[in-house]
Amino acid sequence: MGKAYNVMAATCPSRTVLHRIGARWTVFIVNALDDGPRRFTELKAHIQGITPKVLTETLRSLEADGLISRHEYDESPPRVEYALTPLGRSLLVPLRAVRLWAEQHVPDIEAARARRHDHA
Amino acid sequence: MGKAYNVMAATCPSRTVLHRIGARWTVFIVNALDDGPRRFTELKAHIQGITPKVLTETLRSLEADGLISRHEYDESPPRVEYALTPLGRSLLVPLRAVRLWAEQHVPDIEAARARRHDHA
DNA sequence: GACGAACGGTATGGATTTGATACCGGTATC
DNA sequence: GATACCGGTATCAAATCCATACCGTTCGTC
Repeated sequence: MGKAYNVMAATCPSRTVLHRIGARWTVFIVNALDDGPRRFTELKAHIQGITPKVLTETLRSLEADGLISRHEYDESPPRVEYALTPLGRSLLVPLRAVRLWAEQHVPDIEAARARRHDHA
Repeated sequence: MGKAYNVMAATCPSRTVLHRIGARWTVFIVNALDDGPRRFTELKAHIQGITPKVLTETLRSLEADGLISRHEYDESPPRVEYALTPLGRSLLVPLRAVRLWAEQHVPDIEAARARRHDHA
């Protein structure tokens, strides 16, 4: 059971999978669901700066790929909750690491950018 | 030394860092440099489907952020090599995990998409 | 029962990114 | 001199993203 898929190949299905993961807001949404299910408005408030349109689109995509589930409670008023599926939770592991890396290496990157400015 | 940065905050510098990492081709390029330095044309051939324009742009961005280094050898004919910096190599760890996740979970995601088609 | 607010989104239209394709100057090689 | 390779640019079309406004339903308040 070797490497059946290779993201570097243009026609490999893993390529589309990786491009989906790499979509602008996927990392944010998956991380935002780390603590449990959230409602649409909660997500919008938590992930500052995301527009409702993009949030809807990204959620639909992630749902189509089986990474999150959308549960519409038949209450009054109706309530919609988004949660990670087991598959989504498995993706959370590497994506959480990416988020942590970003949060931890801000000074390094800002230093690199500053260095660049000096040369220019 | 708690969490000084939070990617969910719109104005947090880590936000721009994460968006840079999440750019369409960053994961591919960083992973492509896993085995050592590569030349421009090698990268273009290895990462199938990337256009030279986008490759140039992404390389410049990654260089500005201190993730890769560009070394121009003063030979004849001149040769240009791109390599991961120590910082870039530290990013490679989570990004390699993301790539592997994508390659390993293709069947799961294709199954989810197929299920979606049945319902539609 | 009119008024306003919250929820879960859509609609529209413009700005930004991405992509496809062609091209270019310099250096070998034939 | 003709051709090909390297490391890119230039140009323009297409896809994506973002800002802003709006909508129908439900609820609480008066």
